Parts: sequence; C-alpha cells; structure tokens
Amino acid sequence: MPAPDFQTLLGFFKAMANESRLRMVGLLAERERSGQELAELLGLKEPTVSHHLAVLRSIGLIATRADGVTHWHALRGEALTELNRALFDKSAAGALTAPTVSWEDKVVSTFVTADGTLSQIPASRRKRRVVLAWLVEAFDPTKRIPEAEINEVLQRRHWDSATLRRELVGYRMMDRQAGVYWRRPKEEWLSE
Amino acid sequence: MPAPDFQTLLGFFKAMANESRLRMVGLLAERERSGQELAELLGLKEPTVSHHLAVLRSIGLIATRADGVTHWHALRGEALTELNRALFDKSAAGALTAPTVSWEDKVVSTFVTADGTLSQIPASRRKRRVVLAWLVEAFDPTKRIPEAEINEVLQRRHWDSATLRRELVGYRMMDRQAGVYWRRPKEEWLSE
DNA sequence: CATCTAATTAGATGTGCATCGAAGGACCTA
DNA sequence: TAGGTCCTTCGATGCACATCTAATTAGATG
Repeated sequence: MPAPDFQTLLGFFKAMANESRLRMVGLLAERERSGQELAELLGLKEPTVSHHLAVLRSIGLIATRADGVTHWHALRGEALTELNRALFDKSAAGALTAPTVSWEDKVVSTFVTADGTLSQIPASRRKRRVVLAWLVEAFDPTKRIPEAEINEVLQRRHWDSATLRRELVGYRMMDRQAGVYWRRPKEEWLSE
Repeated sequence: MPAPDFQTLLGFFKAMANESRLRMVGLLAERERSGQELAELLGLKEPTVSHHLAVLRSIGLIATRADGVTHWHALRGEALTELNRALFDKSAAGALTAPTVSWEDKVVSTFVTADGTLSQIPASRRKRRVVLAWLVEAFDPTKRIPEAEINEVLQRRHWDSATLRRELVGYRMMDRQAGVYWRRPKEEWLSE
C-alpha cells in the first residue's frame, strides 16, 4: 500500500481531532458496537453519532455491517497499522513535505511583477538580500561595468536605481573603483 | 516516559489537524526556520505563524531558540518518536479508552467557561454545591480573608459575587466573623 | 399493510478557531 | 538613544463544524 499523501494525512488528523470521535475510536477498539450503544456511552444523540461515524468511515478507519435494523461498527486495525507506518517511518518527512518552492523563489516572486520590474524594495534585510541576489544576475560576472550602464539596467527594474546600486555594494555583491563596477563571488557576500 | 493520557493525545491530534500547521511541521522536519521564513513559505502573516508555533510548542513538538531578533524553530524528533509508541503500541486501546470523567467534573465544566468564569449559578442544589466546591478552591485554606478580597475573587468568576459569598457560608464551606472569612474543613460542609 | 425500531438525512444554531491588522515589546546597530 | 527589524500579544471577524430537533428511509414483524 502506498504512503498516504498530505491530504490523506490531514484528513486522518482532522478525524481524530475531536473528543467524541476519539473516545468513539477507543470504544470501538474494545469491541464492535451499535449506533445506539455509542450514543448512550458518549452522551450524544443518535444523529450526532451517525455524523461522526460517517467521518471515521470516510477515512477507512471503521467498517460497518448491518444486521437487520441494527448497524454494527468496528475498528479496522489494519488502517491504524498503515497510518503508523505512514506517519513515523522515514518517509514521514516525504509525506509532510510541502510541494517545494524555495523560500527565495517565493520572496522574489513577491517583489517582482510579471513584467520583470520591482514593485518595491523589501524593507526586511533578509528579503532585501534575496532580491538583490536576483538583481545582480543581470550583470556579466566576467566584465567591468561603468556606472552609467549599471544605472540603466537597474532603472529598468525600479526607479530608485541609486539605492539598489548602493545596496549591491553594501551587501558585497558588487564592488567598485573609480566609477567602474564588477561582481564579487558569492562566497564574499554578506551572509545576512 | 509515561504513555500520554487521553487529553494529551487529543491535543496532539488537534494540533496536527490544521493544514498550515501540518505543512509547518513538514517544513521544520527539513531544517530549522525563522518565523519570517515560515510566513513566506506558508503564505501567512507573521501573527498567524506565531499563533501556530505556540500551539505546536505547547505540545512539545518544536523547540525555539533565539539568535538576536530572529527566532529559529526546529522540530523535536523525540516528541514524534514518543507519540509513535504511545499511539500504536499495544497501549493503543489503553490510551484511547475514554477517560472516566466524574459527574462533578462534568457539572463544573458545564457551568464554567473556558476563561474560568461562571456562565451561571446552577439552580439545582446538588449542582450548585459542586460549583461552590470548585469556587472555594480559589482561597487559601490557611488564611483569614477580608470580605473585600473575597468579593474581588468571586467577582472575577461571576458578577453576582454577593450570592456566591452567601452560598459559600450557607453550605458551610466558609465561615465568617466580623467581616473576615476562612475556609472550613470538607468534613463540615453540608453534604447536600 | 400498519406499525415499530434503528439509523440516516436535512436544516438550524451556537461555538471554537484560523486569520488578520494594529499595537507593543525585545534586541540590534549606528 | 533613536531607528529599524523580528516577533508576540490583543482584539475583531468570519468560517467550519459539532450538535441538536424534525423529518425521512429502511428493515422487521404480526
């Protein structure tokens, strides 16, 4: 049987995250029970029990068998075993891991509009660094670039090219001398 | 480590039964992360993340370390291991078996709201006695307490502190003389 | 078929909780 | 100590859901 995906896992937790249902599972773990019996033991009305049973059944945790007008409900032990593996095996991380978009990508896509311009310069240091790292890609790492060209390229991204230029130097992503700029290796950038 | 009780288990499921928190656990399983980072990755605002972190921390699932202004959060693998055992070992039935909630507890929780205030004073003598027994716990049994303090404490539970005070004396749970009150031993309370 | 019992469905209601904006710390750095 | 960043706390809001009553289905029985 395949390791359950994120939604399955979430469904399982939601099903168990209710006092009545959790107690119900406890009661059904002992032996099979009828709806009435559960209602009595849990102090609930039958419709409520019926509702909870439907939830538990929908995740395959219980099986119901009809005998005349009475319905007998029982816990499916296999289901618990399956979930045990799913949850706590090494694969757990796999199941839980969200579809991976890196944090950096998210930050960039937040601040860069569809046409490639910066909607604003992040105030947060950490995010600003990410956006600048993206910006600096626009420059040829093997060349020395005059300030005029730097400004022109940055201007295309955001009106405040002066700030961007200053920040690129501040974060050690670029260096300059006598009005000429060049990219610095990533190892030398400020790490935070 | 002791097998967790019913309430602990329920708390765990409640904590995991939320998409944001479950994804959060997945992200933290990979590596430790800052609040900002989580907010960005989950598409939530920081207050929301903070709230969720508090929930996960309250069940001991994550540990937080501060580094300057940044707080780094990490998953406590041990916690998961513990829960694994608790959940799926032979004890499953035991842990899940409904907690026997006494009648008194049920009564108290019926009349006391989550924030510790009385929603109403029970009309039934027997239930009123239970609620008063719960109320009287608020007072130090070794001290003599001025009426002003009595009132202040009771007021926090219910607007009608005068009635509560009178009833406490009526049920012989407290006694008074010259405007000073003290608790009486349980053996001397009215038994009904 | 008439009626009884057990269960489910439908609809209404109240509550818990996820989320957010605003405001308030804590800690850094200049 | 002034300003800035990161985080938390507070209060408000809206939605999801647990529960109930009433009505309906389904099987049993005489």
